[in-house]
Amino acid sequence: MRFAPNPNGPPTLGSTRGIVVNSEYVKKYGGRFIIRFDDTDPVTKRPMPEAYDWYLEDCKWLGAEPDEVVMASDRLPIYYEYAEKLIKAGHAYVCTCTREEFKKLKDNKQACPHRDTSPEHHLHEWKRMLAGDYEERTVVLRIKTDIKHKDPALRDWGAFRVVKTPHPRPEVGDKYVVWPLLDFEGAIEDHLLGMTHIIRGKDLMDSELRQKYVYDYLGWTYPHTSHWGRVKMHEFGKFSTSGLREAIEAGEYSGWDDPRLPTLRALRRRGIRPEALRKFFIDMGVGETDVSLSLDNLHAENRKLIDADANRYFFVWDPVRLDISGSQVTDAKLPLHPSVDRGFREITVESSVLVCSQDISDAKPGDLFRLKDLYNIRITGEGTAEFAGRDIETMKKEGGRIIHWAPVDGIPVKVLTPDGEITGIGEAGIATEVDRVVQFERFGYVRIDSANGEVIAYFTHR
RNA sequence: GCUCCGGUAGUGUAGUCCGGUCAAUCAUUCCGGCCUUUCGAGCCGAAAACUCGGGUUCAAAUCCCGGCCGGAGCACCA
Repeated sequence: MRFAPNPNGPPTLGSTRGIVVNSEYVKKYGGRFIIRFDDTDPVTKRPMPEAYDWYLEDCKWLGAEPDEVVMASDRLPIYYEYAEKLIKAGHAYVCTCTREEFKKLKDNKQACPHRDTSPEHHLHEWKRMLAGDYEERTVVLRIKTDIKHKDPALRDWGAFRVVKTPHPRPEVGDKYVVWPLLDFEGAIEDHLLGMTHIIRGKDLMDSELRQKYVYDYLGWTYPHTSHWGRVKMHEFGKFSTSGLREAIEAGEYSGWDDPRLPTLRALRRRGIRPEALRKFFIDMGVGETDVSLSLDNLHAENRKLIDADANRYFFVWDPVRLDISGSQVTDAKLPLHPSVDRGFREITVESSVLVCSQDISDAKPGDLFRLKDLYNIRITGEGTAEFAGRDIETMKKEGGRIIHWAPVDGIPVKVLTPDGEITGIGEAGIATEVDRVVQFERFGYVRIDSANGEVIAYFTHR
């Protein structure tokens, strides 16, 4: 099995399906999992040098360490060798039609003037291509199929073109001016890498039909293939790697791990576990139907994984101060988890706390509240309240609400969510949880990203 | 325009290859109830589907034909 990305950006939720499904088959049935970088386009989908490592990192994170890593851009001489073989056998030809001319002929099932000249001539032209005698967009090496094939997608397809822009990898640079197209490069590689099975998106369905011509010419057997449909997430619109890149460069996003983005780096920073992603995509299966689903499913899986390990803390957004009369200094002892024994956190409360303004905005004097794990209070006026006992049962009888709170000397917290930033005050203990996922009670799960004076948290999900 | 795929509850998914065991699986969402000093979880319950029309057959989600709907390919992108 293989996963064959073009590293022109970091892995996204879309790439994850390829990584998870292919690696899962290997885990289940044995075999080898190969990552092949299809980085054969130095211009239109120009690879990012950093992204190669990003893919490897993210694969490792997802529990999909490859048995082998291959870069197509290292292997151009191999592709040239097979091209030459095909030219000599009369299965490929150098075509100097313009794109428009060729399309017109092809659509009318007509061969172009170059198709039927001798292999010797094409071999000569091919050498000239390699030597750089041709400019970009003036020439292409085509594989002969059946120019009268009823499916226009299969008629004599392009295998190599001239690209004079250097490749972004310094090891490659301007070494080559003739680059293979995906169908050719993939065809050769899948055979050479010993691929027995291919699972990929159904946009590549016709590739199989095109590549089979090459396999037939070379006497190879095509791997078993299956294809999955398109995935659309309700939460993310249409996104392309190049589109994201532009938006990031324009400053619309803070970077490739902006919490609004569907990149793996962003999901990881938000505290999504790799196991949740694996389960999510394995449960999705490999059907050919297009699916459109909500991140809720992923979040549900993630919640099951993180809940028992996530310590609870109070975070008060849009805080307002409440001065409480009649209370004594109290050392509150609060469990770090409601059902798992994870110990306690302690907060000393003198005579004021912070609460969310929305919790008391409608409160009238006389209304009873329970400050969770502390004591009861009764509202007496704007920003003031009085102590109303410690017994929760009496409060329950009266039907008061339980709200959370924060100490007045808590630390500032900023939560980055897909919908924007939320700021407030949290208890000091949060600062000890850097790089862990915790739950802000009555708010949701967050991953504590940093705590230098101010805590920066990335919202995970509710 | 030509060509290729697909269509099972709100959303995914199993079953389709090899027709009966399907009065259709599982998960999730929504809605009730229990439990709970947050949220969630847990437990109980409820609702919810074979795209349509023909055909073959004793028997069709399953096989065949047609319609409708959706997606993809027809690049000197991957």
